[in-house]
Amino acid sequence: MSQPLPIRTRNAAATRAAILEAARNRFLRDGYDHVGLRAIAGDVGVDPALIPRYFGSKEGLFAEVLATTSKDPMEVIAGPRETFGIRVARALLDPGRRSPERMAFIQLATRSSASPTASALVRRHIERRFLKPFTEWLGGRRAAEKAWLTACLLTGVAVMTSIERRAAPEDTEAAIRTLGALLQSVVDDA
Amino acid sequence: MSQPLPIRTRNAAATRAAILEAARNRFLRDGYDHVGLRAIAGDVGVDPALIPRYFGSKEGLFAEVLATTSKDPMEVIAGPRETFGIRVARALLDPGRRSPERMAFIQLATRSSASPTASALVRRHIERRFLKPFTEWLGGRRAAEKAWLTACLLTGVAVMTSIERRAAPEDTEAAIRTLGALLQSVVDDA
DNA sequence: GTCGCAAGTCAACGACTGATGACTTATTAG
DNA sequence: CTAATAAGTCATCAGTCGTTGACTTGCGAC
Repeated sequence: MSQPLPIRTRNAAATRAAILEAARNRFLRDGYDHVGLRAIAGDVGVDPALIPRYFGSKEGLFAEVLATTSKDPMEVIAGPRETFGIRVARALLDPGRRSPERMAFIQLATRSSASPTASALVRRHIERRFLKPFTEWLGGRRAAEKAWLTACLLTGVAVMTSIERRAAPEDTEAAIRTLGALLQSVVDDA
Repeated sequence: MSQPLPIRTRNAAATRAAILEAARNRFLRDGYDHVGLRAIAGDVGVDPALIPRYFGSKEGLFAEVLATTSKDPMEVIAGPRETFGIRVARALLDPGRRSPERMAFIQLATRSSASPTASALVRRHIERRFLKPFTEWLGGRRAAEKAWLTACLLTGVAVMTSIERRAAPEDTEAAIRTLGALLQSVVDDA
């Protein structure tokens, strides 16, 4: 799951950061409910009891993961409005360009939305870090509606790609273009 | 959760059906992981041990729920192709018309997609009962791609409406029209 | 060098889950 | 009326989970 677990010199800040990172990877892949504190601690090579200590609770850990995974959605969105669709579609589907960071909060959100404790955090997060800034970026009337529809598309793609084995139906590049066109049509008109 | 729990005369087929129905409601609302056999049994007024007996396991119960919730997606889809978008959008978002049965498998799928054991069943189900017949109904080339995009939209809407409190951003009727137009554009062209 | 405090470990608790096998009860056939 | 069989109950197991408090270990200041 990680490097040969180098000998850790005692350093609270560093281990805290390592736990946060390991938790992010686990939560991204398996969702809130199916990640145990023991698994995260195992990845870091540390005792599970440290996690409630450092983050208050599992929920607190998830909240911090969510917060630190969240600064980027607008980095992908912001840019020339004419290429919005293709940019976002590529960030979502392109296996080469799909880095763990960008648009990752979408995966995080969809994978954990079923959990009652996590979904409250996820809802607040989507509202504040995606719907609101994206609505402002869009501007004009019906901007909120467009933002909501876009969120539906993004989460839907995230769910489908996580349910199915493959990322896109057959030809990834074609799927990117089609999804991009659809996203663009949402933003452009109605 | 149910009627005043009428005195049950011993009848294996009837209790089996009652368990299946109660399980469907629970799974729809809370997803696979967050439904306990004890809760389902409690709804029916029956001992939890009956469930592994009648359905083999919790997974077996979920599989049967999935199978018996699945006959209907094409009932909504099938119809004049020109009104496809608005029909499906209304089935998804209209609080009045949204009966528990139609399009319910989408809710079931999205709510349980995070669970490793459930997601395998969900994947098979979506493929066989939605993507395949819908692709055939669409016809023409790129039909599979259109079907996939439609599935993304539907699951996305399901996730967003389950994450957020309200069903649609503000004006439900307007959201139905917008979503309907978007769905229609997917089906019509590219 | 040693003392103090922070960093990390350990064992364990209480709650919950799905599942099992032995038990009891009701229904129905003879 | 009674016996046989199906229907349902009960206590309980083994496992996992997040969390806790007491313990030990190591680093840095004096």
